Amino acid sequence: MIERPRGTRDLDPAYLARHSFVESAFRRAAESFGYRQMLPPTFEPLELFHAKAGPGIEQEMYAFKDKAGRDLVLRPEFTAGVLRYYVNELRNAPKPIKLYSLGPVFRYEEPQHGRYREFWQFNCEILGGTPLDADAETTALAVLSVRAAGARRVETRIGHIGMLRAYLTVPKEVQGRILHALDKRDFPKLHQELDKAGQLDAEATLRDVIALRGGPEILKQASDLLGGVGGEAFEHLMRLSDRLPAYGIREGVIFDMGIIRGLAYYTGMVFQIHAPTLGAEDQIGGGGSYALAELFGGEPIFSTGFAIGMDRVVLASGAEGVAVPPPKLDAYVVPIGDAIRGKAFEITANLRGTGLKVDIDLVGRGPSKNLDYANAMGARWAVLVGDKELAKGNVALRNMETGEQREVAVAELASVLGMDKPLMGGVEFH
RNA sequence: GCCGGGAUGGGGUAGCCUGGUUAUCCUAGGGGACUGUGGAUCCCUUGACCCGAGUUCAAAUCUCGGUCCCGGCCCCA
Repeated sequence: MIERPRGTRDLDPAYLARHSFVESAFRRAAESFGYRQMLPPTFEPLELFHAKAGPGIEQEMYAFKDKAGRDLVLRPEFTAGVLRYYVNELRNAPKPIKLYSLGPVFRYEEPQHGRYREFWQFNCEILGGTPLDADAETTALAVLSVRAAGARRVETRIGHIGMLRAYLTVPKEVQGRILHALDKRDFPKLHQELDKAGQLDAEATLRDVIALRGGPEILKQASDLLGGVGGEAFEHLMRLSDRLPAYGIREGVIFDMGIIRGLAYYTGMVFQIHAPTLGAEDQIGGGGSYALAELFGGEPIFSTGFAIGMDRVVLASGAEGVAVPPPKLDAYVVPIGDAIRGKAFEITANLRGTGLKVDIDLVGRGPSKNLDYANAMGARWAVLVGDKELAKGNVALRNMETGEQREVAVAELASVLGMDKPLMGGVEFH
């Protein structure tokens, strides 16, 4: 027996029912915001992620050489590929450019709850907007997307990395190490780095600032702590806070000055979305504004984006009991007797043509075993086709839930079956 | 990379501590009685000790290594 590679899954019909629901919710959300779909290749030059990734991150990629000796990597995320595409192909496109991507990405990490080596991401980027409008649009879309997918009990934590960058007037590399230590709450390391940079007097302030978490009032507190440095950042978040209700977002958002996402290319607003129902691995997505285009040889352009882990959203939406349309048959056709099999297939074809999900006996079983099979497949109706009824232009229609059976004219079959088709499960958008 | 708990037919399980008949039970799959109403019933049948070493007269059971799964740590673009 051949086993699956570690960290991979076989996505079964039951899982995919929910996964597809989440996927279409994401697509609808992004497209309702005017985003267009873009899909970079599944593998890219290693160099692309080398340019972007921080230290240690390379260890967690699926890197390999192809037959010509090129260094390649299975995409660990979408943003780099999308930005490469922008720099190569889209520099002269009308701004802003709004792109979304959805598909599997790959990371060589230890699997645990809700985390796999192949997993699905939903990714959105706005390139070339004005900061407030683009940041608000991005944040709003992220929140509305996960809500639409059925994860409604989520918390969005918004921070701003620009204020700390402004406060730490040290070389970029040193700054990066300090921010990383802050992000990890690694205070011994923080002390050490500040000491080396001759900035020890900032230590208490930094620790106090990143502990701030709450409503818009903490923005003022943070600003005071930093002695007015980074005032634009707080002003920005304040206006963002005022803007979100216009999108229908009035709760589940807090400000958290400890959200740092210690990666070198984040420049401004940053946020994370958490689902408390998920346990230890509760982050379902995050994003922020960043400067990447110049790393790939383009002009600087204001960029904001986010990525959401679809598998976590699938879990969260399941944990909240959101109903999804079950992958069930509308009808199963049971031919009774060889003579009418052709007619039964014809009836099946007509029903399929109306958009119903219809299957028919393919092994020549008797009525009893066929009803058994229809039951196992979760068919809502059994259509029993026999010559006795056919002589009158009818078939026997059996409700598989109640067991009631009656005769229906072949000509009316499609409309009768279509009538009680259950509504698509789902959640309203706001 | 690290720590803990696991792995028995397709699914769910008993047996393991205390080694010893043909590995338990439920469910599922295939065939038949049986081509007109039986979502049955009855009969037949398929099908498992994760892999590899070791201990032993004898290993599902004990020991070691590996693989994979489930949690957690590190990490999480």
